[in-house]
Amino acid sequence: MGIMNSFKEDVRDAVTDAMAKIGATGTFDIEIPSTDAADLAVPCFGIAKAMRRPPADVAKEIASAVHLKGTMSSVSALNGYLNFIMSSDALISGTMSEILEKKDGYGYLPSKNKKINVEHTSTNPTGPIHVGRARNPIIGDTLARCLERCGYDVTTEYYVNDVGKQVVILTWGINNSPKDAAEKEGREKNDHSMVAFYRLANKMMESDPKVSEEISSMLRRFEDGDAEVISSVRRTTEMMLAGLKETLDSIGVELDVYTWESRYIENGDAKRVVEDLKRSKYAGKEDDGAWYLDLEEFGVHGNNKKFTFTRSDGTTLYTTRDIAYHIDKLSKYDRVIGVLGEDQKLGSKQLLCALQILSSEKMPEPMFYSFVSLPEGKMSTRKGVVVYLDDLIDESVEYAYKEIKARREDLSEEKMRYISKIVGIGAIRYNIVRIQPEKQFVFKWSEALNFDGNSGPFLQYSHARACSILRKAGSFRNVTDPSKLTDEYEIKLIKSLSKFESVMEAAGEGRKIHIVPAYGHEVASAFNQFYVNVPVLNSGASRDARLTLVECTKTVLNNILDCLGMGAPEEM
RNA sequence: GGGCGUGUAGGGUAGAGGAUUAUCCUUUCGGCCUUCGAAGCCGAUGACCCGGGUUCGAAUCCCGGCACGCCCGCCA
Repeated sequence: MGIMNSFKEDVRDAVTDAMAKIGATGTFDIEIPSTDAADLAVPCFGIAKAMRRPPADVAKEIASAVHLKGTMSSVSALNGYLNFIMSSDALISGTMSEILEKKDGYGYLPSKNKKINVEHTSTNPTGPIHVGRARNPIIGDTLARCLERCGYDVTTEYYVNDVGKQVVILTWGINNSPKDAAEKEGREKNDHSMVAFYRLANKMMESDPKVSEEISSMLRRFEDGDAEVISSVRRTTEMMLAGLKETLDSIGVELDVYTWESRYIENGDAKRVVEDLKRSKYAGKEDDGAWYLDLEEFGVHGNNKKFTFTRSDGTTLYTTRDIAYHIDKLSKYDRVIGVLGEDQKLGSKQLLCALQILSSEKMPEPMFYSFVSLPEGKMSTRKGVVVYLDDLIDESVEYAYKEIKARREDLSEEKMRYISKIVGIGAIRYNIVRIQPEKQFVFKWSEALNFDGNSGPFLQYSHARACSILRKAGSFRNVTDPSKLTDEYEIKLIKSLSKFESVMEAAGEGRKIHIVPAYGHEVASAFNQFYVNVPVLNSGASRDARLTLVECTKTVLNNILDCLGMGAPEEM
């Protein structure tokens, strides 16, 4: 257990004992206060209410009854709060020895022996990933990394929509348009070169009824299980996916499992879902044969309450297959999380209702994000109002290269290219996770390429500075003696380092991953302040202890960057 | 029309009942490279959408507005 958790437990025990001693009733929370007056605080307002006495008096009385123990150094009552200060021995020695001992593993919670599935990205394989949806892989991957540190056995998954009109149109376009008919996109990658055929096919379908009929017939053959059409569609989807994977790979996102939607048609799961749903009391049938669920009782009203799950000809719909997909996932994992665009909210609600009707004992946990838009409005590939993720990556890496080249003449070209990739991609990932997923996000180049202040490169820079000191120091003894680390900047830094575990827990369990970059900024900022105010290499008797603190900071920054899927270069 | 979400300094953002002072970044203005990397540090200016209510106490909860985003297909 982390030192902060030990401290928290000591506080909980001490307050519980003190309350028993004075006959106080009620419950209390322990919080990290916003002021510097304490390391942990217990607001006494709830207790005061239960006892019908003024909070300030209650706090004073409890404070005087508290028996200090273990990690605690002092307690005081102020404005109705109990303020606990951690003993410097526990804080300094405890935190630093834990970091030195666990290294990369610092901040990992014990294994929960639970399997959790995080589905993310799952974009339609009909074109390149654009910035509008770029939050999905970055949020999903970061959440997965946080959950791993929370002790879960995490599997990430991409649900490939290889069924339906979109992929059939794409396939028709690839197979039927002359190779040079489509306008060049300027990029050789599959997803970019193929999207031109997708656009072309869409255009031809609109203007030429013959094309439209051909595509419709292809779609019918696909749904009838025509092996040739199915394998043709599968081929195009796979080619497209290869391009998407390349993009994901370049931002450090790798998924464990790719599940194909067509699988649930082939194995009959979707049909079974239809049969089960038909038997439910919520099921109804239209005159022409289409089936639906009436979700009025589930709090879904108006036009939305009718949830259609078969076509009039009895074939399944995307949503039907989605139910089968989720039943399958829920059978394999203890928890199932899906990172979804906000346009999926209603669909997700309907999915949950359907699962409830089928008496599923577990439920998927959706996590929604708002789309990224451009200053000129919503992104649209068709209108050309779009920024592709691949282009953003190139720009950001190129910008990082210029920045490095401007300040480091000593590095080789190869090394500069290597570092600029890490820095450029780090800037993108950081810039996206730093904002609460449900907030609207307007993409601006000036913010995406901001390498100062609250940015990814800021953390990487601090890490590189720490590495630089350690490089110059050579070998030294690890010292965690509190009497050697008494400067206010040292204490502030150590306090920040000690919070890592609780931040991981809040980020993973509470699914609030945006607190991770904020925490990283706090640590980096505390380190930079320490750096300019406290000499390390020429500090005589404090040298070893300070170097040890630098080493601990480097480890924590490295772990935070890892959680964010960002690289931690030793120099930049 | 209905549903869900979001409104915090010039721009962005944290806080989701409590501590005479609402976090952090950016912009603007001013300072710091003659010791470990200035992608840094220090200082100044500047904000809780509007109106009611609940509470000892509201940026936070409730009601009513307003603005923005997304959805309301036998599409995926």
